[in-house]
Amino acid sequence: MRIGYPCLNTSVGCSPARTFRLASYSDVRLVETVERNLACTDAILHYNVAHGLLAFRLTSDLVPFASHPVCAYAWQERFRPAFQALGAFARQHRMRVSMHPGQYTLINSPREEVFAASVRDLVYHAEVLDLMGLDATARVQIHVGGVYGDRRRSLDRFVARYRDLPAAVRRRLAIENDDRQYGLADCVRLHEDTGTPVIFDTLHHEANNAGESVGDALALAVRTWDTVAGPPMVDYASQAVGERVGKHAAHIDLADFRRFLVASRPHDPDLMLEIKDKEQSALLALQAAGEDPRLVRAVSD
DNA sequence: TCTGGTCAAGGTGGT
DNA sequence: ACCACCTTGACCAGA
Repeated sequence: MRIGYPCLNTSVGCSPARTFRLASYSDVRLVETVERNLACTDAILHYNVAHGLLAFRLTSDLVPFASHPVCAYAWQERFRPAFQALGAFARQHRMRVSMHPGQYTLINSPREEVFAASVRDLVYHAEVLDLMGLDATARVQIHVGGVYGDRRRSLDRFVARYRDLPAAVRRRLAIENDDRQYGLADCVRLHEDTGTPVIFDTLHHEANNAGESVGDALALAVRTWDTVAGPPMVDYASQAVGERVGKHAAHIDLADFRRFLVASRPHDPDLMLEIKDKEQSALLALQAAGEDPRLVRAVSD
């Protein structure tokens, strides 16, 4: 078990997700921004190792507009050494690295142009992890997508589209249950048709489930992972008290987290804490996990 | 230097 | 047909 958090860190004093407006795109602006983003990512990875946080989701904004037609710059070549160094550091410290394209990346859209843009975006995400020299345990997670008025056909379209994805993307894809349309059971069914592993999101499952307990749901998701894809991944979040169902809590609810740790036995997933205050809650979670024998320990230099 | 309106992108659901 | 919302940090024009 590793514990980590997504994308941003509130302590290091920099953002790895600096961007700019499409209207102000230039190659110079791109290079400046990526340089700063990668330097900040380096600072965050060092922070994580120093604090025993060994799971981290890289922000999709590392290379702004990387998959947009406006970007013709060979950022892969320009930043290859920097990506390689980041990846070497992550490997050295046994970090679990992942990425998560946003809500506009939809491989099951019936619209060809949406699918094409989604493929470009997925290729970008896979390229980042490839440049870092990470194996197939570094995953790119997406949701199943839209319903388009016909769940059955949209699930079938997901499978057909999956088969059209470049191998470099298929190798890293993972699907996550969402809070409205496609729950864990749908994801597991898609796993059977595609082989892509399923990331279990605890908060989405609370909002959208087929009656499975957390333990049962986790057992189903765990079976979709193998030694190539790596240990199962779980997105853990707690419900914001008194808010709309599905809204993330601003701080970790330690009592709820401890219940999850118990319910998750005997499985041994890597946990991504999707909580507003980022590494602060992840550190509390690590502390709460205490002497749990499942924890992966940091390797010193 | 501060701030609030705005930002690449798609889909859903209410009107 | 149209529009607010999702979810969010960061940009940036204007004060």
